[in-house]
Amino acid sequence: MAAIGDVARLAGVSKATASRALSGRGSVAVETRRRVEAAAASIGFIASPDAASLVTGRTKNVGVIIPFVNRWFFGEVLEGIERALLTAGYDLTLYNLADRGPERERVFDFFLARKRVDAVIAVGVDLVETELAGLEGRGKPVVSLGGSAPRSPRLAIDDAGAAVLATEHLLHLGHTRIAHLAGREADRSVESVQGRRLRGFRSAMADAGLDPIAGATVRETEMTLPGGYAAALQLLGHPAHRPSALFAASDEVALGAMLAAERLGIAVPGDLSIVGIDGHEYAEMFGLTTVEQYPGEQGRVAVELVMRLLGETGAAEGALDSSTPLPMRLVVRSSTTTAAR
Amino acid sequence: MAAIGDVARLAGVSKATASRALSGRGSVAVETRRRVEAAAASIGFIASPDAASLVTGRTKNVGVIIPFVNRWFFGEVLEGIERALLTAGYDLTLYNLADRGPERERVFDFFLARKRVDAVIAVGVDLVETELAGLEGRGKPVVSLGGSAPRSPRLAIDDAGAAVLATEHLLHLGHTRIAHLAGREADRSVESVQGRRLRGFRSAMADAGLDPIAGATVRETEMTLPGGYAAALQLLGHPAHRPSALFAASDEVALGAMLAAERLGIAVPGDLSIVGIDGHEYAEMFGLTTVEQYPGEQGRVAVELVMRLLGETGAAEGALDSSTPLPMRLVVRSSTTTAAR
DNA sequence: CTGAAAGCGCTTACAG
DNA sequence: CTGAAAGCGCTTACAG
Repeated sequence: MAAIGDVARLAGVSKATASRALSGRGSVAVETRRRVEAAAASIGFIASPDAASLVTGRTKNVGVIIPFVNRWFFGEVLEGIERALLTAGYDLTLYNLADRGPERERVFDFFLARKRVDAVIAVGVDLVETELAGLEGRGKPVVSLGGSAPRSPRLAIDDAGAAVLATEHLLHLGHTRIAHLAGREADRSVESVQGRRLRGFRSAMADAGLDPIAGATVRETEMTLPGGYAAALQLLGHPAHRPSALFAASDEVALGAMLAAERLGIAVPGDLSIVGIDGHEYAEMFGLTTVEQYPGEQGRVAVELVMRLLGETGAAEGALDSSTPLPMRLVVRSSTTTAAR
Repeated sequence: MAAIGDVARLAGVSKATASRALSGRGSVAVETRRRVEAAAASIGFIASPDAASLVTGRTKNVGVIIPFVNRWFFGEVLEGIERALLTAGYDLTLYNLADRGPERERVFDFFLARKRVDAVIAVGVDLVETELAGLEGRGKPVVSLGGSAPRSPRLAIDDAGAAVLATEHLLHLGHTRIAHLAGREADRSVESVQGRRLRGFRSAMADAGLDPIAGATVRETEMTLPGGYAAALQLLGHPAHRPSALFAASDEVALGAMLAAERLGIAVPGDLSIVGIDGHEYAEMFGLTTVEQYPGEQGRVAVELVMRLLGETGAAEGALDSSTPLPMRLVVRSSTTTAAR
């Protein structure tokens, strides 16, 4: 295995100089640098990251905690993070962690708290104080995307605002009987994504002078297509109380609801308007009106923020402000129309 | 930062003994071990993996190369791998790599070839000789799942067999005009998953005495739901040549085809039977007949194989044979029925 | 600009 | 069973 000593010998310099020449830190004569680089290339030298980490304390590795890989939003975020990290010369260590539990504890105590990652990006998970403390105690920056973590920068769209936007779209179309398919625990966990969206829905309804309890039905469901399908089947099954419009907490839920409507012979948008949130890759195909967000780009932004927290040179010094909500946009398609008179 | 020297001092032994007591390698008096463990626990000592790697050459880290994260099969495999690796005490470094190109080269040369991973699991990618050589040259085992790599163990279902199974299901139902929605390049890359499935389709048709050219249409498409939708729209659009049954190379393609049929007013299964491959999480909801496979479990098996190649004790010594195809199973639902007379 | 030396935090022969 | 010492492969003050 080629070591830096070999490079040094070949170039006729000391290991110290070879190291400086290769890393770019410290000053080296132009001619010397050239010789060292040539020597390194000739034997295919690649510095051992372990040895380097041992002395610098930096691993060039970022841990990503994510509850799902196979849901559209999360998959896109993960791909975005991966791409950006690779570009920055960092590795990505994946921790696919959902619920609290012994496994999650083990990851925090054993994997994350060791010196193997320089920073952590937590996607869609709510970190608790003790989890964060272990990381911070070792000087590892934590960036939260979509989830929450005390004291850490939080990157997210304005979820309540997105819900308001979606709901107002329906209101402007003249709908008054509007139902909301919310995520699980939306009512209980106020700070969660699903909680924020529920809150936005309620406030938009209230602002329109519509009673959010009597006039609107809220039903919680797994935020997946089958979840939306099942929930919508229940919700729409009873013709008497059927809403004229449906705001789904995510596009996957909305798509499931579209399929349920179809199964029940309810025309979309003729008999029922449906709007979601996400900008899912299937949304266009299904003609789903939605509030788009850009998870791949969000992943990239999270990496950019991490690089800045790590003091990486080359990290944009721009106005990346984690308190500014991420971009979103209402895209109107054929799943929503005016309320029947 | 607690170091092993602190543990040793606290326990009143040498660093060597502390190391032996903690790692379980070499013999240590029971009483000594207890003291060392207590000391370690009391200051929350966790050995630096960098320092350990530097001397042992082992990183306890496995690299996973995967072309997509957001397609059902790949996402499931990734989750399965992650879970198994975590259980084995290994980290997972993710490389989301699709096409050949400068980025892929960089990953192989720069990331993978360094000493940061002990082994590589390649999911659904075809590794070429030079890529493999770099890894093997450094003694890193490579396990291939779904894709291919010269000389490496290959884990996969019998893709041609799965296609035969699906096609014969349609044949037994009396269908003769059967079309196949194949993956891209299926005709060209014979060893690829889509190539094998196309081959299986053709051989089943030939065995049934059906001309695979005249009687059956093969159309290549992106293996996604929108891909299947668009391809099926084209295929089914022309009433004159409409097949009575469709074998889709994946469930996502099959689901797209179901939606296209519906859009065209073609009843499934009344006017058109559809069968896929995968066992996608939406298959049940859509009543899709499919040849199920079990990607999460496949990921676990890949990890098991890697552990064995790494000589991990505790790795099952069972009859894990990479030449035996992985399990699959035809699941008949409501998307297929007998051919109209 | 360059080199000799120390040191990052472990593990592993080698003695005893 | 235990300890002293060497060494894994780098980087970084410290001198010059």
